[in-house]
Amino acid sequence: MATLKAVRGTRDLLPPETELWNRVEATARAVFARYAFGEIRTPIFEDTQLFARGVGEETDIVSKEMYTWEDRARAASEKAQSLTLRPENTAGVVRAYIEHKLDESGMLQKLFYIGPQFRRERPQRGRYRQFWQIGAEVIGPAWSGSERAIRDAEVLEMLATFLNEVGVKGWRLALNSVGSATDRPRYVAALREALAPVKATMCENCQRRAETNPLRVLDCKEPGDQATIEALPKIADFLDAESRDHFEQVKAALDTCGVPYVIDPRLVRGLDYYTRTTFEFTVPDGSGLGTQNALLGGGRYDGLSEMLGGPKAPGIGFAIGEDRLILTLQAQAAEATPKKLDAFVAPIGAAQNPAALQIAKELRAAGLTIEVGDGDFRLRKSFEAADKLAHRMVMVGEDEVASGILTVKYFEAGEQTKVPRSELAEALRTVPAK
RNA sequence: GCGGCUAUAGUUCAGUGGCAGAACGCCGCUCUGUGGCAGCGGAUGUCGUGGGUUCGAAACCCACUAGCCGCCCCA
Repeated sequence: MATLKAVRGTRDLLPPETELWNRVEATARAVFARYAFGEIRTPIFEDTQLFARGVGEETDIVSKEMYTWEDRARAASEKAQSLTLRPENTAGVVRAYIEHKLDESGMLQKLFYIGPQFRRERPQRGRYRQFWQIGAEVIGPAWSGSERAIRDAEVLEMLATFLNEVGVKGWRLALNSVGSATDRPRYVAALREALAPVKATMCENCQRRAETNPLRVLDCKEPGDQATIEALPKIADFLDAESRDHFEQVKAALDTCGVPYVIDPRLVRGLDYYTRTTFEFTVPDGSGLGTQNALLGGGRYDGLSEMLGGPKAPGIGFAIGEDRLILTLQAQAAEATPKKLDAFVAPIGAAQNPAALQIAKELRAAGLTIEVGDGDFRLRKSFEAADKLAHRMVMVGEDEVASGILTVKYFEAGEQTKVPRSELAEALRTVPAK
């Protein structure tokens, strides 16, 4: 019989790698908490309409990458419904915001999430069909200050702090403003017009993009097209006074807080709901991501709530590609030394197994990480296993059990001492000098 | 979704048509109250899956599956 395997684009995360995942998530929780964010958990699947309206019917995500199925009615009282595994989490958070009338609190909502997302793309390193995002949203009624530039700057400063604390080296923040909901179409129209006479000279991709999605032309990496692209209209010239002012305030706050950034007038993002500030954090080549070098992205979505039938609720958010962050940390880590246990408890003779288990229980209760051997093992085998797993080994033989004085071997120091059982936990906490 | 490269032991890989290999790791013994070293021995396996060519296929051909690289797009 054919063996079953994890389906394409999905994967198992195993120890010791999961330890890194936990560290990343713990760091995110700790940092976000300092900025007064609370956790939200939304469903893994939602009504398909949520993504069609929120993310945008015309985006690649919605038009060809979603896992959608018809959840048929199973009773007369039940209606058939099109459901979709979430391809991103912002739409779900905004849906929950509307559904639970969080705007009526009058307070700014600061929500973060950690969870899997699903897109049916061709898998590649750093790109999976089930992938994890760590994200956050700041959203609220206008009077809560949700559309103020200080919120944008706070989010960006928090991300810089998070990346530094989690240990990402060499990150780069690219920043742009795509303007208000009316600025953007005006710019796209101007772009189309400017492209019409020159597109014939451009690469095949650009000729197609000039028709389907002119903003994407700005992303082109074809060397021969760069001069043409430089000459195209700039989004900055199409911002209304408020958007321009908003962007200036964001930049000023970042300057004051010492968060480095690069203005990238060509940074356009694929989700339809973005307005004003958009950003992306990337890592340098050689960080383990290849061309998938965008670690996280985000932006402001001042009209999203209304698009979903909710009240006016401006907001800004981001999503970190956790899989990519992990790959980056692994590639950048000089050498990941596997973490060792505090001690290995080695019974000598199977008769000592119960006593060894009891000692392990006491030590674990004292907060130590402990593995227990088996008295059937020859002592040599216990030593080998212990040295591989732990810093120290506690020998539990007949003599030790009788006297209550245990023999402890410290592998790094190569020393061996006798320790009364009552002082054992304390002795294992201290690392002897080499 | 498109183009390309790849798939052999737990891992990294060698093997260009004639007995399935190396290193590391693993297991055993020397050695049942003192490890790391050493010596000796052992197992590594559907050569990704299915078909084809051939006296003979891990190798050549086709299809499929999966991973990777690039594109598209995005985190």
